[in-house]
Amino acid sequence: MVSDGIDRLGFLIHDVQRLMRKRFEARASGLGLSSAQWRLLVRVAKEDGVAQARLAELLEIEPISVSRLVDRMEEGGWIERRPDATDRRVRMIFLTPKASEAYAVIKSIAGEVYEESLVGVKPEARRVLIEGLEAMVRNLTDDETPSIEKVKTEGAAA
Amino acid sequence: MVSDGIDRLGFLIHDVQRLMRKRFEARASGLGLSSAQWRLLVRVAKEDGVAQARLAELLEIEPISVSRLVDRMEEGGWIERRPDATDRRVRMIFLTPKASEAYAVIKSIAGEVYEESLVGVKPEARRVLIEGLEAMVRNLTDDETPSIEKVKTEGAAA
DNA sequence: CTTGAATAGTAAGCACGCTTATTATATATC
DNA sequence: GATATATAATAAGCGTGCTTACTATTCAAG
Repeated sequence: MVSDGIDRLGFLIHDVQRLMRKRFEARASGLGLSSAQWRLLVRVAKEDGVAQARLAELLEIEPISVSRLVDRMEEGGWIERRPDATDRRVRMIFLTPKASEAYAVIKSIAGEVYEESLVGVKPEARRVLIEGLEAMVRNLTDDETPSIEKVKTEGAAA
Repeated sequence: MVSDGIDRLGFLIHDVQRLMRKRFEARASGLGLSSAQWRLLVRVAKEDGVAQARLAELLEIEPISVSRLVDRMEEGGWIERRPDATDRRVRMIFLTPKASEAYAVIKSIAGEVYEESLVGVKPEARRVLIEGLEAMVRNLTDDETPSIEKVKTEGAAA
């Protein structure tokens, strides 16, 4: 049996994510950026000219999701696709000046939301919280699904 | 300048949520249930015959989201909509026998995923983690609007 | 050069959240 | 009874994730 509120872990994570995203989008809506777009923008800011496939890795989402996200961001004038000189399959992604300007604003909004979400949580508890979340990411990333995976895949198709 | 990895809080929460959901759905796909459907199912299990509007409150999502979720779950044979005798606007939601049977399985899958995600996190740290997440939900739920938000960030002495 | 596998990107279509607007019913007020 | 407001549910349409399937290109073998 689990102790405390661990049986609500999924609900908690889900709620926190949804609420943070909601609040972020409310603040950033003036700029016309969603949180998914902001995440991509930050990555491109740190690695200008990155390929979409690389972005998919960095963001840990599927290439097709990057593709459609980039579509909308290109329409919004946030990024540019340029061909790669050496590999014609590749589209290099660059920030527009508009996006570079927005970057600082976006970062400060994120900082605000993070800080607001942690009001009343002491520094020591924050550290434990962050470390716990990092551990969860590691645990959930490593071994996809030990042995149960196979079992479930068989019965998946009906 | 924030300390530690707090500037990555959003990324962390986002990643944990996505990975937990992914793993859960991998396990539960044999049953044909998504995590959103499971959440609704759990609520209905605890309050059979609940109205959709009440479900929206409990799940903290919009009524329209419940409506479409219930659509798919009704098609899947998980729940039933029945009219309310006293208020013809209301659709009462009931679990089918199929859903009742799946409930125990679903709960144990959730327990597995939670436990796997917390491997290596000590009981004390788990407690702090849960409490931190609960605090975040409270902080992010309280005051919705950015304009009111200023009071908190710029000083409550207004 | 041709064939075949791997990789980059996209298209189509689904789930689940949202906002905005509409319909049906209930309730309050005149 | 008639009218106005509130509530329950839905419809339409969008953003972001997914899976599956496709095209274009690269690279490895023959």
